[in-house]
Amino acid sequence: MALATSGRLEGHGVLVSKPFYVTTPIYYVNDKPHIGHTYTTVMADALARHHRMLGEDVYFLTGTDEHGQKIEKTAASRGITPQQLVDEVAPNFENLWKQMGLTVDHFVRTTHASHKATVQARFTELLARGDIYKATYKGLYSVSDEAYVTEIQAKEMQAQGLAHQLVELEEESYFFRLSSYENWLIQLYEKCPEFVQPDFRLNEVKQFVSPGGERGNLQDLSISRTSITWGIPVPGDEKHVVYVWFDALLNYLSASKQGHWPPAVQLVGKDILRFHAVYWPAFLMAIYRQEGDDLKGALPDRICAQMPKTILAHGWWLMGETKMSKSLGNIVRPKELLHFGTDAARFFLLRDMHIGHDRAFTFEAFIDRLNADLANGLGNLASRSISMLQRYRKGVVVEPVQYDAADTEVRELLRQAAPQYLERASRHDFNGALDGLWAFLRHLDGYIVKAEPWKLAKDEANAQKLDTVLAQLYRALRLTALLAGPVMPELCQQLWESLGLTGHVMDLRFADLDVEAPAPGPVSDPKPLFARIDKETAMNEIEAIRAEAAPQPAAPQPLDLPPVKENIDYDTFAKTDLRVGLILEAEEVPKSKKLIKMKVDLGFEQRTILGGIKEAYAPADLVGRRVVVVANLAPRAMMGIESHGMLLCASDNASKPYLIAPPEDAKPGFVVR
RNA sequence: GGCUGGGUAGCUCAGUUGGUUAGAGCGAAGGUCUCAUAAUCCUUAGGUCGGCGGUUCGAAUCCGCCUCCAGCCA
Repeated sequence: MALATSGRLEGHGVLVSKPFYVTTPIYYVNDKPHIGHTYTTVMADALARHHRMLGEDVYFLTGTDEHGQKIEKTAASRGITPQQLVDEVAPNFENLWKQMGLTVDHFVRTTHASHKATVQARFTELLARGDIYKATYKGLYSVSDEAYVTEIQAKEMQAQGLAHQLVELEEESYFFRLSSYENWLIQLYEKCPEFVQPDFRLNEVKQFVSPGGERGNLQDLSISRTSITWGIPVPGDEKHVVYVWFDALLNYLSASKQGHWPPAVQLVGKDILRFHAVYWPAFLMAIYRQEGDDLKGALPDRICAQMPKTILAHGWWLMGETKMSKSLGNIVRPKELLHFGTDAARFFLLRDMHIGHDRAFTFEAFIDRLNADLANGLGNLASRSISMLQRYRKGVVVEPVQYDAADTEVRELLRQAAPQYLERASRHDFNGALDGLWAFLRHLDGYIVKAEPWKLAKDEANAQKLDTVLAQLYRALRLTALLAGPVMPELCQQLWESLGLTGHVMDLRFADLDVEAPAPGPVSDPKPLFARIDKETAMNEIEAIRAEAAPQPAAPQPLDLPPVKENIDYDTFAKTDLRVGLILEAEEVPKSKKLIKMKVDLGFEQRTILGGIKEAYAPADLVGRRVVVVANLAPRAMMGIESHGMLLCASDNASKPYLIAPPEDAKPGFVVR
């Protein structure tokens, strides 16, 4: 019976397979899909397929996060409603996953009525029992981040010349009593160390929840806003909308499927781990706790059972040394990634990324990997094996009757391949699983060369040895098609059919695997599995695709302007002494990401001034420029260097700073008024 | 600044509880076979295992200091 090893018998002897609920984060609907989204979702798809082949009852959820101020603003700038905007762009993601053939079971949107109903119901519940309360929140708010910032962050931003993005705000807000769940959270991490993977991420989470230092413990979490209108209204107090995390995280609950709770694996980028490993379980604890549960006492098993089994935090694909960023335009679009086929992209992403770590992406590495492992490796091995079967045995796989030392070694490797692969995959380690499987494939190429089937075929006396070699190659390819099926569904299906096998690989179960099962029929004609890529040609093609896409970012972006500050009288303004300056020297400040140190001539004196403009200007381009300087700004030290004065720049919240430039004939020292 | 994890062949990385000549893949060079996708296979590359000091019969592997990098610090 196919499901015998993975199912369990319930009540009346009905076989129920084990549920497997896997999620990706919901993607911010306004973003354009790139390699990061693709990686996460492909990983989830491979896990989903893998667990289906383990015989489990899989539910694979992904979706979009559709609320927030940015949506509101973008929609306003285009003169449409936020709902129209999200309806327009949400398919960007959904269609990509469909185009890639991902086996998503449900695509959740936070603007769905059922999601909103869940959020409101839970909000009301938690409010009633005191896990949510109303209070006043006061602090510095970063407009571009749409978040309050800490004092430390505020200082950093000021030092980087981003003070204009900060606004002092005081507003009424609903708070989630996160502080109450510290004890239970710590117990969760202790009891279930696999709750966060990889393990070094768990340490970060623990340290955050219980730093043991002077910072004190968890603080309550603001979960509503009055400054935003595009969101889920707080029931009964509709000038508030539910703020991002209480809205977004609950998608996993609102879109969950009957019988599949709790999630088995939740994939997240390392940047949002904290929200998933701290806030999310705390929300669930609040939702699932009952009267009489002691928050100071032991975490009840009943609660534990409602927690996601694993939050799997993966690293980022980097472009060269730096993080991909939309503003730098150095992102890898799906179209480029899928240029060599969906399965090639899937294989590369899962084979090359060490789960949890960052990885630099280059098209060279991408092509090298495909050529080495898919063309020269698996593709060529399949081609030569099938070709020999046809040439020497008319496609028929003869059952081996004898094994010499080399044959026995391969037979043993063949026996170990599946358990090793499955064990690694069960730890979500496709990188390791594929690495091990491909090491075996390499061994087979050596096995062929040593056995020299082309010589064996010339003498009938060696017929049995030849049969053994050919049969083992056949078995290895059949096994590979099965094991790697979840990673490369199409290629493995093609290989499966080349081996003369029928049915769909995806419909098979690992449990049914019999490595040495006889071949049901002769092999088919070998079709090239994966054509070798000519690097130079391919790089040109990629360049062309990128160039095609390049004009897109140049399309006018909506401005992200901060609100106008309150009025001041003339005398207040007149206190500011603005002068024309001439930049004489400029150099980068070591270790600083933003600062440039400049020597500026103000006519009456020369000064050292630091500016947070490294992202926008190279030092060499600054020398000789005329700038406007706040001449009477009190000196202050940054990065150990005293800066006397400030350069005026123009920008909105999203753009880089543009230096204000006086005309060429303005003399250093001229007063700006 | 605090905490954590790292710095191993050109590149990406393995290196179990310290022990004979420090490994793999890719890339590069030379050679070989011919079943195969100009593929495969074999050999080679002479890497102060970040630096200094210590423990030890013996350390990439333990300890200390230094240095550089990354991550987390709501």
